[in-house]
Amino acid sequence: MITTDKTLSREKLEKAAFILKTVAHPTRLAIIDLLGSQEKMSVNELCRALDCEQSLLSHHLINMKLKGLLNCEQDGQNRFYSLKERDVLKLIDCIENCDCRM
Amino acid sequence: MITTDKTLSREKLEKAAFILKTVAHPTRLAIIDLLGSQEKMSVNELCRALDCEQSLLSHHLINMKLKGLLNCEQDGQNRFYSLKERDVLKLIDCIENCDCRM
DNA sequence: CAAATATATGAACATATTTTCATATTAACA
DNA sequence: TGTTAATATGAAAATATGTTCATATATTTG
Repeated sequence: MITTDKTLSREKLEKAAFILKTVAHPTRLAIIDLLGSQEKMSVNELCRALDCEQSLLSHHLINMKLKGLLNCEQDGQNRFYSLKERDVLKLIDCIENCDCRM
Repeated sequence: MITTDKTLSREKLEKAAFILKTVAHPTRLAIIDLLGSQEKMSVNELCRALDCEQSLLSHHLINMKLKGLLNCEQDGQNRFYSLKERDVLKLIDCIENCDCRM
């Protein structure tokens, strides 16, 4: 589809919203934040760090992986999740510096 | 609250998620995108540009205003909405350039 | 192999968000 | 003042998301 002006196509907007939606959750943001400074972490490590119930965390992780945000690599009984694109970290900076009120 | 490491506080994460959630919708993203290149637009103009039902758009706009994303200024029977913080535009760039799949 | 540990799965439930529709409000103008 | 145009409001309905819980699967280790 060809956009005739400088405005984004509906398709792009939908894709962007889709990704943003995946990121827009405190726990998921925390996961991204942690993996920004830790390279890779097992579910258990994340569990402790985030004080989040195992199954719930698992749901989040799988969801994020599905949406292309995370990578997962198995090592024995552990699974290590990592950021697939460190670019998402910029989103956090972006928000941090943008002072919309609450 | 003092964060002892380089990780974001739960509070900050919650605030960030809150803002991201507001942005994470195709129509709302489109509004931001439009207002990025147009300074201010009336509800009607937005309606046409987005091909969005008046009342639905109104709900979105008021929501975005409430969350501190938009400004609104009245002129006669029109209300002109504008970005309160052009910084949110960076979010869109951010996403545009981050190629998570899907 | 049995037990323990790590993680995933799926269904049920709870909650939140989005959309629609009918109607209210406000301003302009004949 | 009555009518029209622009926008807002609120409740109901539709849909999506998040959470919990019980259980499954897979891996390691004794």
